[in-house]
This record gives sequence, C-alpha cells and structure tokens, in this order.
Amino acid sequence: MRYWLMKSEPDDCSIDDLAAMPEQTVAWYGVRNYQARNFMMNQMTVGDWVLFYHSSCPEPGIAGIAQVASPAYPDATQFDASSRFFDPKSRPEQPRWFNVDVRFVRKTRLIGLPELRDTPELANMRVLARGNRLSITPVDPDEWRFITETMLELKTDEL
DNA sequence: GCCAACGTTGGC
DNA sequence: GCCAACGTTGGC
Repeated sequence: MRYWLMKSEPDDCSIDDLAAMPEQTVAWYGVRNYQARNFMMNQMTVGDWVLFYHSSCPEPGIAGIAQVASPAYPDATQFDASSRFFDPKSRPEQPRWFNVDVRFVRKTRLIGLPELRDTPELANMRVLARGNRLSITPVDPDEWRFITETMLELKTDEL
C-alpha cells in the first residue's frame, strides 16, 4: 500500500468534479512525463491512497482524498488527434503513455500551499521540493498520517 | 504575464 | 554522449 499526491487543475477536474463523475471515478489521462508515468505503471496498485491537489489556481493545495481504482492502462488521448494530449509518435501496438483510474473518497478542507510549507513535519515532502514539477509524487507514510490524522483529524479507517 | 526550474529534442 | 535551444509546469 502506497501513498501519493496527484495534481489536478480544478478548471480541468476539481475534487467536486471528481465527486460528480459517474462512479465518482476518472481516468487520470494526460500525463506526459516519464517519471510520473512510471509511478503509475510500476508502483501504483489498486487501493493506494491519494492526496488530491489543486494546482495552477488561485488557492493551490490539498483539496481531498482519493484512491487508485485501476491498474495502469494505455491513455486513450495519446491516439486522439483532436486531443491536446495527442502524441503522433505513439503507436497503438506500443503505447507510450498510460494512466490509472482514480476514485473519489472524500473532500476535505483545503490545506493551502502556504500551510503545507509552514508545517515542519512536511518539510521533506516531495511535492514541496524546490523546482519540483512532477504532477504525481510519492508521499511518505509518516507524511500521510500527519496530514490525515493531525491536520484533517481523520483516521484512515474512517475514510 | 513573468520567470525559475527542469524535461525533451535533435544536431553534432 | 554532449549540450544548446526550446517547451512546460506552476507559483506568484
């Protein structure tokens, strides 16, 4: 069981949008970075926990909790010439990009980026590292526990 | 809109 | 394999 932080632009898909999806589940398509793809392909398993993070918006920060809901499978948008994620170099016989499905668990209060940065227990969080641009980052179990239990006052078995 | 940081591309 | 040029991310 692993823990992750996944960034989504709320204009694209906010935590409320996720909650409103059929099955409250969305394909995490559009990842075009090999490191992030490899996390999905090689390390994620169904049931992994996800901090759902709003990025590129007025109030960036953690907005909810989700769960990995499928193994990685080829990202359909790479073959769709009308998609902004179209990749002409990717072949259906050997897809280049993969995604998992992500399912809504709950919305939380927004833990904004300044609050994350002000929290000593989270000083080593990967997403806060200088220059980090990865849209998917691993979260340490200790960091997960601190955020959910201490900052959000949730027990994992209450999720 | 700016820009720091970093990833990717492609010529050599 | 090097590295300059270019593109993207994402906070501000």
